[in-house]
Amino acid sequence: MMSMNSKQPHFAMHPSLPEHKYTTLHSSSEAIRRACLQTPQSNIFASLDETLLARAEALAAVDIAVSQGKTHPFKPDATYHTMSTVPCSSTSTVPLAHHHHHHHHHHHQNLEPPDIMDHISSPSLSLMSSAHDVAGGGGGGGGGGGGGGLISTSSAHPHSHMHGLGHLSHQAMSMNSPLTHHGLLPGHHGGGQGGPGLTNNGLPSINDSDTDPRELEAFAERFKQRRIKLGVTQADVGSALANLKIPGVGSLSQSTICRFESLTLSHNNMIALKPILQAWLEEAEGAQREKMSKPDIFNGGEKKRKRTSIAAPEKRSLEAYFAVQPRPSSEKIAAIAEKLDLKKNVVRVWFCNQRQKQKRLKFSAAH
DNA sequence: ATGCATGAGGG
DNA sequence: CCTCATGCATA
Repeated sequence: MMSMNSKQPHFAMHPSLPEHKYTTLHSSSEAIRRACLQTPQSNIFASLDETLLARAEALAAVDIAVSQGKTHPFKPDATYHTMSTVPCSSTSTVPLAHHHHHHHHHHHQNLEPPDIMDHISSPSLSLMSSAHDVAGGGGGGGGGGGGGGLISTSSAHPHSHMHGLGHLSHQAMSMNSPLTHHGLLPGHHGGGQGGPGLTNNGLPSINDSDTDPRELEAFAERFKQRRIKLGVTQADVGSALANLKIPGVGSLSQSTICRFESLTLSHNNMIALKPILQAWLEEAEGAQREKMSKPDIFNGGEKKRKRTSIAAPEKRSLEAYFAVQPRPSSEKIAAIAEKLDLKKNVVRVWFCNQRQKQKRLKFSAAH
């Protein structure tokens, strides 16, 4: 519905800042947030996007040359997308029946001023702060390592996602739900939270303490520690979640567990997953005390999806473009794609993923 | 631990 | 198309 975010000082010429959601708190962190952001804008003269594209690439090239003196003869486009054309089994018509009143409140998506890129000239590129993605939070190499190595995955289906809780989170997402208001509550929290956040009714009570970034962080760390203590890998946890038989909750991947532990998920996602993982933890510890029950891990694996790999030079250019325009229009995406000799979809997805990443980093930076 | 990808839900 | 939550494949 309506967002309560009133903060967020944006500059006049800012294209579009998808500010919403976490309006939780902090008014003092604005400065920090701003500082962590790249600084697009500035000059608004110049000419065409061609200029921008060229400059961004030139800059990237120079950057590479200076740092490594390494230049590429041709395009190292190491993409082997074998799946895009042949999605294999199309039987995956996931007949999902989502039931969630999802109320989005976001405003603009394709706010594409005639040409923002076009108006930007060299200077703006100079101050391009190229965001480095050093998300790698999880120091938990230990547990993670194990998990990553042997993925005793239980999800077998090729294409059909078994979005267990997939959309439960969607609900909690969109921000201001009457129940899920910001954390930073008085009372108790932090290191030792008491209950699993369950009321006497057994209903997950999403209260203040559950949304507190610091509480989440603390929980994530405790979770990892205890998980390792149990000798369970991230992948194991993921598949074990299905055994909890929690309505709407199925299994999760090693990736997600890893991201939870390393806090590399969106705030709302963390909040949604916490109660579930907490429930698993308690059950697992209880079960270990007595007997190790039945490990059900069967699998039937097929489907080999190939991952496109964007080479460093191209990635640098993309970052350069992103710095000036995080949300390029379809046309610009096409132009960029052609310039870099990448598929348009690859470029589009890259920007989407980049936005998600930026958002996370921005949030964590503010807390 | 992470990069690129899919898909639901919403416009 | 976008945003988000997630996942497969990989470095």
